[in-house]
Amino acid sequence: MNYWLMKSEPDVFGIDHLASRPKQTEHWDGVRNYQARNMLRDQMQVGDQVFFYHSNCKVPGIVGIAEIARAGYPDHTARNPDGKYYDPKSTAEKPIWYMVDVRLVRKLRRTISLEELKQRPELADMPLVRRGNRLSVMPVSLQEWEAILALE
DNA sequence: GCCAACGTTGGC
DNA sequence: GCCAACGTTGGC
Repeated sequence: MNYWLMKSEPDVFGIDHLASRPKQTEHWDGVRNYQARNMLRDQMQVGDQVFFYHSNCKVPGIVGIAEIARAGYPDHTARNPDGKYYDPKSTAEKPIWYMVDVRLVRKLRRTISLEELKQRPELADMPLVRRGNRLSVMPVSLQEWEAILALE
C-alpha cells in the first residue's frame, strides 16, 4: 500500500464536491504534468491512501482522506476539443495523460494547514513544504502519513 | 493581485 | 541540445 497527497483547488473541486458525488467517488482528471502522470499511471494502486489537499485558497492544507478506487487509465478529457484539458497529441491508441478514481474515506475533523505542516521538522523532506514545489500529486512516506495524522 | 519558481516550447 | 520566452502554479 502506498500513500499520496493530491492537491485540488476547493473552488474547482474540493473535498465537499467529492463528498457529494455518487459513492463519494470521482475521477481525478486534468493532470498535465509528466512527473505526476507517471505516478497516476504506474504507481497508484486500488486501496492506496490519499491526503486531499486544498490549494490556492485562504487556508491551504490537508482537509480529508481519500483512497484510490481505480488505478490509472487514460484521461479522456485530453480528447475533448471543447474542454480545457484538450491535448491534440493524445490519442485513443496512444494516450498521453492518465487519471485515477478517488473515493472519499473521511473528512478530517479540522484542516491541517500548510503553515502547521511547515513547522514540523519530521515533515521537512516533503516536497509540499519545499519552496517552489508545484507537483499536484506526490508520494507520502508511511512515517509522514502517521506524523500528519497525529496532528489531527 | 503580485510574483517567485518551475515546466514547456520553439528558434537557432 | 541550449536557453530565452512564455505560461502556469500556488503561497502570500
